[in-house]
Amino acid sequence: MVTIKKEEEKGSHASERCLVWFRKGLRVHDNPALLEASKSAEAVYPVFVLDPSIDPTENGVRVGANRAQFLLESLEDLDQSLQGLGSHLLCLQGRPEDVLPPLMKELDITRLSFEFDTEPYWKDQGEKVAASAKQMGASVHCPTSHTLFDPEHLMAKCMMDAPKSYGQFLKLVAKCGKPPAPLDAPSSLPAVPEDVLSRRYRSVPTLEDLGYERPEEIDRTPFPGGESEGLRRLEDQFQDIRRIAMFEKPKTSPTDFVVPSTTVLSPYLKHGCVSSRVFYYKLKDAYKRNGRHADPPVSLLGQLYWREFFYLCGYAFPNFGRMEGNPICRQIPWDRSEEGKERLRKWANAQTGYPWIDAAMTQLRQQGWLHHLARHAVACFLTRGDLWVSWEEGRKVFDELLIDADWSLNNANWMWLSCSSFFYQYFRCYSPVAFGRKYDPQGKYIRKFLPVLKHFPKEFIYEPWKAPIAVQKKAGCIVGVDYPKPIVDHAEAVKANKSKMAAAYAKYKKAKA
DNA sequence: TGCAAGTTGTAGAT
DNA sequence: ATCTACAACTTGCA
Repeated sequence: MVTIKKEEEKGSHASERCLVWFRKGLRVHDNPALLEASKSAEAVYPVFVLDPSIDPTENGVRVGANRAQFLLESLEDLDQSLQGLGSHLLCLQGRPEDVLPPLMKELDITRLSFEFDTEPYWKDQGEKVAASAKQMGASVHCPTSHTLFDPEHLMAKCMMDAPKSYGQFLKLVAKCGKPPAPLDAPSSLPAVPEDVLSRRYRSVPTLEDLGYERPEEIDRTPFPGGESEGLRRLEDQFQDIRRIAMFEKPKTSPTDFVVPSTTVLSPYLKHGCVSSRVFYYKLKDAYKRNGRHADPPVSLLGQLYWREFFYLCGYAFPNFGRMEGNPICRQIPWDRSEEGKERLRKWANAQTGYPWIDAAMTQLRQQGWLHHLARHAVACFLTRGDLWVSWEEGRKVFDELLIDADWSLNNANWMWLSCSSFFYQYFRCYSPVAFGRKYDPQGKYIRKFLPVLKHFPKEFIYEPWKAPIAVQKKAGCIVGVDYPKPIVDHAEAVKANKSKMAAAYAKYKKAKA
């Protein structure tokens, strides 16, 4: 009987029954997968599949509560927007490759529409789901809309290997013209039929539903997820056209925490709450209106191109998420011993005894966000600078905690900071004392994130172990009791690690000669 | 083959 | 604030 009904429908309607599968791209604006469905289909089913581990990308870490919360808020907002257009978000739980094929059968889907993803895990997953759709006779539409350009288009313009430096990448981009113009949101969507809605609609789960404890106020990110919030933030940032146009990344400060000195659009770009193409065209417009503007690599457009560059690298180079088998990553004998693991644990838990490092790691855990230069400082410290722990381990911790954790960018930046790829001046090390002090001589940032140290005078706040015992007593914090002693002697560690880097690099020189 | 440049170092001198 | 030494990497281009 069901079969007969299907035949009747197929006979009477030429149009499609389309499942729009959301992964990143959690927005209704500039969403080609959604827009196309809205134009051609008699039925549109917007679906998100919440994997139990939220981000099961290769390292299998369960993501932190802030990151999970950001995703759930984005889904909530997406559901609201879809309802505003007359539809609903069907939020399922499980693995997409398990959950979607039966759903597509149940809904008699003729077309599957989803955003293309460049990252290996999601690319494979997309291919699996697309294959099952095709097997049941449905067509598949898989547009690129997360990055400015289609990575295949970029590769075709390369004429050889993918670029390994930013300069080369800029040359490549110069050959590509402008990215596709952003699309409007659909004006309306067909309603999800009542029977499907009653069978399949659940409101987006809460953190507690997923087995998380809701973080205390202090551990909750101040950046809420969602397209509405992302677009609001974008508009807000563009109020000051001059600042946007003249933005130079190295001139921003890692210790500004009341109002961050950068835009904090990264979590919204990562989840696709804000389209990178919308950002691109707004930047171009701001540059035009202001007359003068900064340029890549330091400008805001330059930041967007860094993202694009690293996404292309993650797409083009195999095993981009690890050291072994990664053709652009130097093989460095990091300390993988139990002692190294203990140092990693102390780093991740803000127990290194270097206040600037521990304050940054605390901000990361509490807010799920860090200024780029603070990321540099802690990454250099963990790897080639002080602790000699593999960048892969640091990457995992960032993956767990950052609300903007972005596979391609995260791997690329960790390789950069550990001098494993892209950047090779290993003798330039960030000081865990001097670098923070340069931006914040009073130590306000440390006082904010490490309140145990807040009564230390500014002379000692970056190096509390140097304070005379009387000063420690007066500050109410004894180093070694209330706050750890330094995990390593920075001067010694840096010296030893630089020669280890020299030795690791020497092998490449020999290989080349 | 040689030289300049590379998104964002530090410490110390001027 | 701007300079230089530090000890010296790689990539890209002439």
